[in-house]
Amino acid sequence: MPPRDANATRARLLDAAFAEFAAHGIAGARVDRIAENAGANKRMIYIYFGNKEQLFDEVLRRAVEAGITAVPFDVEDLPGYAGAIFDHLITRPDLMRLRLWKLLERPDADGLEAEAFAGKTAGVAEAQQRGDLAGDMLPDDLLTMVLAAAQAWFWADEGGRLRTPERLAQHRAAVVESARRISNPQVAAD
Amino acid sequence: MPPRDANATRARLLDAAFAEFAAHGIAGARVDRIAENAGANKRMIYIYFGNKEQLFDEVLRRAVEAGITAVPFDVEDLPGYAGAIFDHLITRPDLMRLRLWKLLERPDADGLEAEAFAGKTAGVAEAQQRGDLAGDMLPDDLLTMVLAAAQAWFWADEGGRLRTPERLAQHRAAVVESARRISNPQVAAD
DNA sequence: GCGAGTCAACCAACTGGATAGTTAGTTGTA
DNA sequence: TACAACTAACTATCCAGTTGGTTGACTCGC
Repeated sequence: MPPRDANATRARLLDAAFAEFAAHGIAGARVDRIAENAGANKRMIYIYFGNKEQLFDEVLRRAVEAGITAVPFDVEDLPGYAGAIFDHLITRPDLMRLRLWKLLERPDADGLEAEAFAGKTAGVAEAQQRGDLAGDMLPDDLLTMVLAAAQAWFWADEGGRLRTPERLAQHRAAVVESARRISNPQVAAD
Repeated sequence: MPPRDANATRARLLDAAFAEFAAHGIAGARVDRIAENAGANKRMIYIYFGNKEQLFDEVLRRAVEAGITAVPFDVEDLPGYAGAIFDHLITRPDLMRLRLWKLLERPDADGLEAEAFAGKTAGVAEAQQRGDLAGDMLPDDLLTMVLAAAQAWFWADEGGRLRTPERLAQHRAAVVESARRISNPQVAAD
C-alpha cells in the first residue's frame, strides 16, 4: 500500500464501497464508513467518483462485468450454464445482494446486464430453430426461467437451509435438472 | 374519515407505510412522509407501532398474511398454483418489492412465510410418494423451483418487457409450462 | 340533562445525533 | 516549483424519536 498512489486508492475505495453497498444498499450505505474501511479520505470519493450514487453505479458496473466474464454463456448446455451461475453466485452472495439493491433502488439506470441478456436470447433463438432447445417458449422466457432456477436459492434460503455441503449439492442438482427439463426439446415436443 | 378514530388512523398509517416501504425500503423510508400521507401525526406511529422497524414488520406481516390467503396452495396442480402466484404478484409489484426489502434489510426477522413454506413442502412430499409429482428432487427444492418460475419476471422485467397483454400472456404460459415440466412425474421417470 | 373528571386521541415544536458534500488547506514527488 | 494526492475540519440539512402539551368523547354523581 504505497502512499500517494491514485490507482491503488481508487481500487481500495471501490472494494470498500462494494462491501458497504452489498451490505446496506444505497440509502443505507455510509460514505464515511466506505472511506474509513478503504483507509482513504472521504474527499477522494467525490474526486474520483462524483457522489455516492455514481460510486454505486461504478461498483455495480464492475461487478456485473466481472460476473459476465466469469461465467461464459453456453447455449448448447443450458443446464451446465445454470449450474455454473449457481456456483458463482452461491460463493459470492454479495453479488446477488448488489444486483437486488440495484433492482430496488436504481431500477432506471440500466447497465450492461440487459445488453448481455439480449445477446444470449439471440443464441437461444438460433438453437431453438435448430431443434436443440424447446421451441414452445419465446427465447426471452426460456432464458428467464433457466436463470430463475439458478438463482432460486436466494429467495428460499432465508432460514439458512443449504448450509451443509450435502444439501448444497442436492439443490445444485435440482437447479441443473430443472434447467434441463425446461429447455429440453423432447419434453416440449409431446 | 371521522376524527379521533384510533382504528381508522392505525389503518391509514399502515397503508401509507406500505406504500412508503415498498417504494423506498426501511433505510430509505421517511417517517414524516408516512405520517403526512396518512393524514396523521408522526407521534401516532410511535404510540401504535413502537418505531420505524416495528412498523415495517407489521406492514410486512399483514402483506404476507393477505398474500397467503389470496393464493391458496394446491399440491395437485402446481402449474396452476404457479400461474396464480404470477397473476397475484404481477398485479401487485409492491408486494414483491416489500418482500425483497425484507430479504435485504431484515433477513433475520423471519415471519410466517417460512412457516407457510414448511407446510407446503409436507404436502409436496406426500404427493411425491403417491407418484403425483416428480420424486427425484427434495420437496424443498421442487417447490423452490416452481416458485422461482412464478417470480422470474421480476428479475427479467427490468427493461419493462411484459408491457403488452400479449407478452404478459406468453410469459404466464411459460411460467405454467415450466412448473409443469419441473414437477411432472412422467419426465422425471425416464 | 348537566357539570366535573377522566382518558384516549391527537399534535406542533423541538432535540441531538447523523450524514452527504465542501472548503481551505498540507504533503509528497517529479 | 508545480502539481497531483491527500486531509482535517466544517457546514447545512435531514431525520428518528421526544416533549409537553391540547382537544374531543364518554361517564357518573346528582
